[in-house]
Amino acid sequence: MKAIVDCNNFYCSCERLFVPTLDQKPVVVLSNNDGCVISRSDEAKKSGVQMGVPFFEVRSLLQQEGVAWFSSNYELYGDLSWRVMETLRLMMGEARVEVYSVDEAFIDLDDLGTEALAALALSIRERVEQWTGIRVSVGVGPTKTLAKLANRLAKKDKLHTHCVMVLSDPVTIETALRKTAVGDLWGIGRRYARKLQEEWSIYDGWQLASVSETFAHVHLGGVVGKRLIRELRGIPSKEMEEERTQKKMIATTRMFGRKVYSLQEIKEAIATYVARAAEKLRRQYSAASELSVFIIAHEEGSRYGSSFSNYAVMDKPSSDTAVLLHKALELVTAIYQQGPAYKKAGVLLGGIVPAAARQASLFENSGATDDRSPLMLAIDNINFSLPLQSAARHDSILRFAASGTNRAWKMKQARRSARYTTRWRELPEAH
DNA sequence: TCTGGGGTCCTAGGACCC
DNA sequence: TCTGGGGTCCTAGGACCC
Repeated sequence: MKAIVDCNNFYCSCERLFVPTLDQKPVVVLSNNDGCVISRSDEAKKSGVQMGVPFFEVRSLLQQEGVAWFSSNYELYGDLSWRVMETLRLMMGEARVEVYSVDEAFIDLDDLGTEALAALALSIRERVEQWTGIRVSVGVGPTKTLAKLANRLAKKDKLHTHCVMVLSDPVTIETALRKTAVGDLWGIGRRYARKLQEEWSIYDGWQLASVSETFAHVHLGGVVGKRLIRELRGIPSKEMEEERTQKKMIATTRMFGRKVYSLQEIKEAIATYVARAAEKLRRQYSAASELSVFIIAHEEGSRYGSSFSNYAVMDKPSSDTAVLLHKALELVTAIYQQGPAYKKAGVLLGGIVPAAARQASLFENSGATDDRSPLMLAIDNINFSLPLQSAARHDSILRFAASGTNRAWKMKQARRSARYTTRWRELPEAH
């Protein structure tokens, strides 16, 4: 058996933790750039605020319903996430816990017997809430996919389930599958849901569980689809995974806070994103051998706009901000055209290898002393540890000059809460 | 006026190898 | 006349996830 522990309305719960007066009140958290709603408290859901809607469209509704809103504060969420995961690891043992996302973890219960599972799930929920203040839901099932389903049902009917549900016997599983639309299953996205309904009249989980593996292979993405229907039938086909420590791709992309026209400003933004991406790279002790940049121009009537991108392979893998920066600015200069209003830009690092085992370039001078890693380490330490002050507190203290000083293009973040748990200067005060 | 960001896995098809 | 079989690596693109 597997369990999945999932934090309830995670970002909203994090915000509420430090503003207790918002308990039981409607709260939403916005995406970067204060663009759209990405987390809603139960009360906000009841007020009719939809997931993913643009902020400007619901602004008056929020006001009218007295919904509190926050810009996103990823540093805070990241730290609280770590506390939740650490609680699970302490309770269940590190080896059983697979962190799946910022607010979810699978737990391997394979050798625990099935009698006491409900009690265990309940105790997990209680312990996490007691230790971290974050409420979670726990779903248990024979496979990851069925555990996800259990979790979903537990959340839908909190009063009755107390946020815990165990799907273990065939009858309960069938009932659960029958009342779940295909599109609500883990692994069925919008495209497949539509196809299943329109072309084959498959509407619920039980119907989907009855299709042949061949059908799944042909129509639902090959082995991925096959695994999915096996999971629905209770045959574990998505195993527990080792903790992934090394990412295979690292991206930093942002919308601008306003339209941007000049190459100068685009370059500042790209420089800032490169610095951020390189920081992520160094944190996992890696180096990147491929670098791509893109910029997106605003296009009347189109949500997405037209995009321009450029790509380079580095002479040798690097995690040096200066080296990556130089290349990135070259790339973006080559694709920039004067005229359009740009609204978004991004940097992607690929070809990621461990920094220690870097492949030296054929042309590298082996005696060269151009290793700036001590400098990078110093920069990272300063940026991470020093308290930030003044209005510019979202920024790093040490930056490369290429990232600019005015930075009018920066994303909007009108109401970001304090980083209560990770910055001394921003500790909550008790009066 | 204003619509996020960061990932993963899989497949098909071409180039190339012995 | 007869023209194999089994691989690997790479890339682009599609689908999904939170």
